Amino acid sequence: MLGAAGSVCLTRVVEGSLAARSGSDRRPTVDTVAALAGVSRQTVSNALRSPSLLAPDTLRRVLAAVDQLGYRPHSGARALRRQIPTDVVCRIPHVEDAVNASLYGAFVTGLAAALSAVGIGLRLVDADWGEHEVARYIDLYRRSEISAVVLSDPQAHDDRLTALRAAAVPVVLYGRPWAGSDVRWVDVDGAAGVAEAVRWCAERGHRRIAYLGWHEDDGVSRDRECGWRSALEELDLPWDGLAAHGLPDSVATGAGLAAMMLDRAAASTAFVCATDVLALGVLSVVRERGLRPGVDYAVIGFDDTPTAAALGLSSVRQPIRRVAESVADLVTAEIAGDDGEHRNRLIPASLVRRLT
Amino acid sequence: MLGAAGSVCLTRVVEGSLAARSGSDRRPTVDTVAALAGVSRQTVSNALRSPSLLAPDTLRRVLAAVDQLGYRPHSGARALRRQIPTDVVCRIPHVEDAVNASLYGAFVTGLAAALSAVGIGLRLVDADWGEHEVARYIDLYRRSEISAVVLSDPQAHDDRLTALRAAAVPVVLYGRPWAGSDVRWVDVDGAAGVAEAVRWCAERGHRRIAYLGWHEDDGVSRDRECGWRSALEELDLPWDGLAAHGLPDSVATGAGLAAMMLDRAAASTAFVCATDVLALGVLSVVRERGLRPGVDYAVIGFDDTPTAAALGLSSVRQPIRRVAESVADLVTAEIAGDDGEHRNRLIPASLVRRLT
DNA sequence: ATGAAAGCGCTAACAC
DNA sequence: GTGTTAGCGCTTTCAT
Repeated sequence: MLGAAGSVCLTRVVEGSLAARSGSDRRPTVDTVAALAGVSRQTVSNALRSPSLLAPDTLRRVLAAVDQLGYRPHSGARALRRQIPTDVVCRIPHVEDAVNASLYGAFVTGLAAALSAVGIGLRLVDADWGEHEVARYIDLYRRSEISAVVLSDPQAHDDRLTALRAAAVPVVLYGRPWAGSDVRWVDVDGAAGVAEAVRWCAERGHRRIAYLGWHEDDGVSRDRECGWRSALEELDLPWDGLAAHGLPDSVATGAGLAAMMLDRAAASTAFVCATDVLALGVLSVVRERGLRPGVDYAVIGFDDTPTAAALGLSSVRQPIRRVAESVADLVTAEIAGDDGEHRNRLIPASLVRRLT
Repeated sequence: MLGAAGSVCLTRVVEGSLAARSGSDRRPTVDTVAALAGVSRQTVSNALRSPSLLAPDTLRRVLAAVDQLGYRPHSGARALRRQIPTDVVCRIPHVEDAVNASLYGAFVTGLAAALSAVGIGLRLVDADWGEHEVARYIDLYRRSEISAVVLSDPQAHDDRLTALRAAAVPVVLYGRPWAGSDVRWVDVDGAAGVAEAVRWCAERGHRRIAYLGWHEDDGVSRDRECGWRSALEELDLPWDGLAAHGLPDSVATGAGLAAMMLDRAAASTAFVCATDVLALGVLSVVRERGLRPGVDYAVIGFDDTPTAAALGLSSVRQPIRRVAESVADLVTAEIAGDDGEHRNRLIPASLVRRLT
């Protein structure tokens, strides 16, 4: 453990008041390394950037010096010279109901991992949705701090997207641009996941399989509903009148919708939901009525949140890690300007079968 | 919506092959602005950094030019010249059981907000715990990309901390350094929150109030247990034999511990738990036995996760936003080298009273 | 295969 | 209050 002296030293480094310190523990530069290795500055630069240019012996000597000094190229200087920022920015959307919050945490972490593999850093901002958010991105772009923006959860007519493109800021979306656009995007194929859920319900003998989603003209919910309906059509099962919608995305909404469906003459025995939260509501109603979820009733959520895992709720999982990797790929392409190919990806979601 | 031409243009900017473009839409520099405003470069710099130095009229003219060109200082160049990186790094810990994942999401978002208010950027990394993580931080520090590290969830004898201090990297902790050290840290006063929970149970008539935590020598759990015990002593209620511990932090563990406590001769009627997950386990056992949580039995969780909110579970809440702000304050102090004062903060946790 | 020179865009220090 | 000079640490270009 360092005492007061160590603490002072550490402070100095940060302040940059290096003049006050003995020459030897200044931050090493290319020249420091060059001097130690007995070569010129470019040779050091080359040793790190394109080692193949050096004679094996020189290379060894230079790398030893680098190692000994703990030298690392100054990223600001490098960015200045190379004229290309090496970062990308995103934010964690503020999810009020927050059951999904963990999803975004996993997404950004995965994104950071995938990007760092190709030498791109991830900068995080907090910005309210809308104008402020975009202004912040454009600002970062103008300052050459970032070379692209990863935008989450795009809406049907997303002003953010329009504004960013107007400012010529490269963008990659996590989520589909529901109104057509030629941005690069990655999204989860919710429809396929929901269809799988429906088929599983059918396998277990359910004939009246309901869909519970949120507002009808939300792209995400509609996509999932499509999966439900097409699966039912394929299985030759009824779907008319079996879809219900409610907002907000809450346990109460789920409970309300489920109660409504159960009170009908031809009650459904399976509920495929657009979110885990809605499914929780269904679960509570089913239990209240003395019915056994997983036996008499099937309940399937969406997102495979920790809550679902904790309660044994079956749920459709977004393969978030793969989404993050794909976003990283597209970011790389966007930055490099690889036109054409691979402008977007739809990652299949899969059903996690649990008790319900 | 931009067509192919727009896309090409956009690509060019990123690639930095600016030579190919007409002079007018090159990235504006200080000189561009200076020329337009009819002043020297330094005056432009001053206009943005310390406006008070300029004559009101000049200032107006310069700012107008800045605005017109959309000029922003190049952050790399600025960092290079000023010798101080303006970023800080942290990571979102990978929480396997993940009920707490949303907590960290909120924390980093809050941190990004608080830091950006003082002009510090937040960089996110993905790094496994331990050596790799530290190596990454040191690397970033050496590259002058960051000026400090925010370390989450420090353990009793945390090698990471030792290594970072050895490399003279400024650190601020979210969580207490359970083995003494002079690092700056911010933590939540879990003991106080738990004590409040205990008192609430007592108010509702419970006399045998149990504590369920994880491994006995974990600092966090022990802290919370202290709060429980001291509250009971204050209230003159029994505590001997009423604490139980289990790992991992899971619903099953909570259920197991609760079952054990309930099967005793003198069963407890209230359970104050170290996490929401444990509390969920308790809840399930209590329900299974036909007992009514919130009426016959009190169950209190910790962290106020969305799950708790969804299920009506009372829980002790970490005021995560305030924690983030405090961390930002200490980071600022650490970077500035303000010695002494305010080296750490304990933020009170508060009980969210719900059904249970 | 290695070295020398130039300059990226900015701001600290100093002159006027 | 404003302009001039110098140089942060790096990489690109050209010369050797």
